[in-house]
Amino acid sequence: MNVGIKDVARVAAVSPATVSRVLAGRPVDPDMRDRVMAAVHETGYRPNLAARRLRSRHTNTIGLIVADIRNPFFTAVSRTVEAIAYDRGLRVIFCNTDEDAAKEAMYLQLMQEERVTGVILAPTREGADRIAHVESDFPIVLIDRAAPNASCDSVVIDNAAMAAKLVVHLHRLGHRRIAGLFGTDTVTGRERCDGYRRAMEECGIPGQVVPVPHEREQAQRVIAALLEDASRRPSALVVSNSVMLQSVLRVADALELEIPRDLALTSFDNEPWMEFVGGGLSVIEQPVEEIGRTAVTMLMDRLDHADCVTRRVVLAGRFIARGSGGRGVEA
Amino acid sequence: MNVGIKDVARVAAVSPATVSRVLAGRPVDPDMRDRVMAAVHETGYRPNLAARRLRSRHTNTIGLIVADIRNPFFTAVSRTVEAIAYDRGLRVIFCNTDEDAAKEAMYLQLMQEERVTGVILAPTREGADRIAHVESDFPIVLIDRAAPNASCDSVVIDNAAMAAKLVVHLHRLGHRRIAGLFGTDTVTGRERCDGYRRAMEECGIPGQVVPVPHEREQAQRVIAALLEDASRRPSALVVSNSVMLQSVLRVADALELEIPRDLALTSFDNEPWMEFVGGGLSVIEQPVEEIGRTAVTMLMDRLDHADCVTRRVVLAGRFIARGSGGRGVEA
DNA sequence: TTGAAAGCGCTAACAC
DNA sequence: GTGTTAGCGCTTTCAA
Repeated sequence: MNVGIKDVARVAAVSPATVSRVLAGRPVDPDMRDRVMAAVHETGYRPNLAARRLRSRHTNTIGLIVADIRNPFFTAVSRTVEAIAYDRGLRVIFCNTDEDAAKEAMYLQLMQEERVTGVILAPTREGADRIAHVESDFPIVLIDRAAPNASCDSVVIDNAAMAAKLVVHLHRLGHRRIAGLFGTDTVTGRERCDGYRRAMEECGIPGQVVPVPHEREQAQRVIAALLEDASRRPSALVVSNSVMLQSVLRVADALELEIPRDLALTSFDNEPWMEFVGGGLSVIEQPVEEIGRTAVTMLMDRLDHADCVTRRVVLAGRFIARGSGGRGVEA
Repeated sequence: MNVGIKDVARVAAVSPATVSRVLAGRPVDPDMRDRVMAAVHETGYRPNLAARRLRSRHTNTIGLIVADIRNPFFTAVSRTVEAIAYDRGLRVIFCNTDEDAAKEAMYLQLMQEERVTGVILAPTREGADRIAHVESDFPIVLIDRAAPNASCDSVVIDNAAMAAKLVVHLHRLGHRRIAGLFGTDTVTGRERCDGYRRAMEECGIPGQVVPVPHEREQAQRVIAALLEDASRRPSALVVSNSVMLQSVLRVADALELEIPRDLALTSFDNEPWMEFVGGGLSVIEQPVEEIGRTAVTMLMDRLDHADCVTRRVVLAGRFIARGSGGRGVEA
């Protein structure tokens, strides 16, 4: 069978406890330590993490649950979280809910069963609403999506203000028919929508909110309905993320609309390719690395200070103007 | 402390073994089963997976290790693998090596310590070379990148043939100065490079291979060096993946090159935005879902038939012609 | 410091 | 079918 700590102990002529101490880096007589290390190499011993976790009662593992692995925003945040976590000797259990609240609930339960130390979660809308009532054995840090009254720590960007920036930008360029496309199922979508609405009001022009479903084909149908009638077509769009933006582009292409002549596009997220469609798109870049870093830090803090008050960190997005509206960056 | 199986047993007035049997779905007297389920809900019992795995000696867990989480190809494959695995009641441990062979080795060791059932791996070049000599306790299925003589099962696409398709396409459009950009550190890059070379030879034109490093800034420097001198600039490029393509676009933009007039672009991978830059790019679309599905299936097969011969599944990519070269799809 | 012994929570083996 | 018992591999008392 597999080689265990007892086998190592026998080879090194020490007790299992001593082997355990060596492996944990606790103070042990140098000679013994050397003998143990030699025995470890000789036997090819690999610790059994299941046994270690069961006995020691801490897993050194955090859960990371995101809503859409295909959204580059989430993969960028995930990459940062993973890198930092491993630097700190933490394992990460990474899960993708595909905006499905049932899957999210299942994963949250899995985290309980894995006895994770904590969870970083980008919830679905339903999940974000429910999280207030959920009692879990581990702290949760919400990222990207968190109602202002959330009962968990959270790190978000100022979605409303950022959406307003896009509206103002388009308004300055002379656009008066500006539609806003936001996800039906996300807190983020709701917040961006609010910001869009207020900004439109302040500009004194009527808003047109279009709720867009997550599933791509459905999304494209909704967008096609918005754009196909030339007489009622908006002249510009505020789009809630890069995935949705690609659906818009596909529909616009099918309708043979030219960007930005027939339709000006602005979006959240900043992917490299956005520089190269329609002469460059103006966007809100999110500080993905800082979001990931902050989330891990907040989680660790929470583990140290379980009863500290709930914190909400709001980071600023970065407005990047491109294309005919002029290039430039504005904080 | 936490509620365990014994607590449930006491509440239900049965033995711990019976609770275990109910939870595992084994035959139990209906009355008892009901009592147990009631007790489970009453106590809020959640199984401890560490304990279960330790005792039962199977983890029902597979590892999925990819080389670049920011590459949409890998996220698409990962999404499929994860969805299928969960349907089959398997957990997935998802890891990102960032093309770092050391990180890859560390993760492979982690998989040992987690006692996973099997691993699906998109290796770095170094890792792919080394994998032949590695003895692991679990089967490994290589995806995307696998030397033809790999000692593991693998599922790949016919990279050489696909690269050749792109070359032939460009040649037909009249291009004679076609450079090939391929990753320095990947098996895939090497294979695509070979296909490119052979196709260039067959077309009777000299090839120009440009090895591109994974790190983005370095990549852009290499690409800038290739493109900045107008007199020596190729008229068309074969690019190895969508991440690299974005670096190309950025450099081309900085040099104020117009696509495809100053530079024609073709690439592997098919992301929606590729329809909208340079009037539409001709690309090789990879069957991402089928790759993921096949990988899981092969892994399960291997678990059932440990001593079966090594299998290599080669899937076909799909050539998609767009832009001035004419639209269309060809298998 | 080190070793002996107990036991983390669960399932498998065995007897009933 | 059900309960009793042992023990998965490890860490952590506790005593020496």
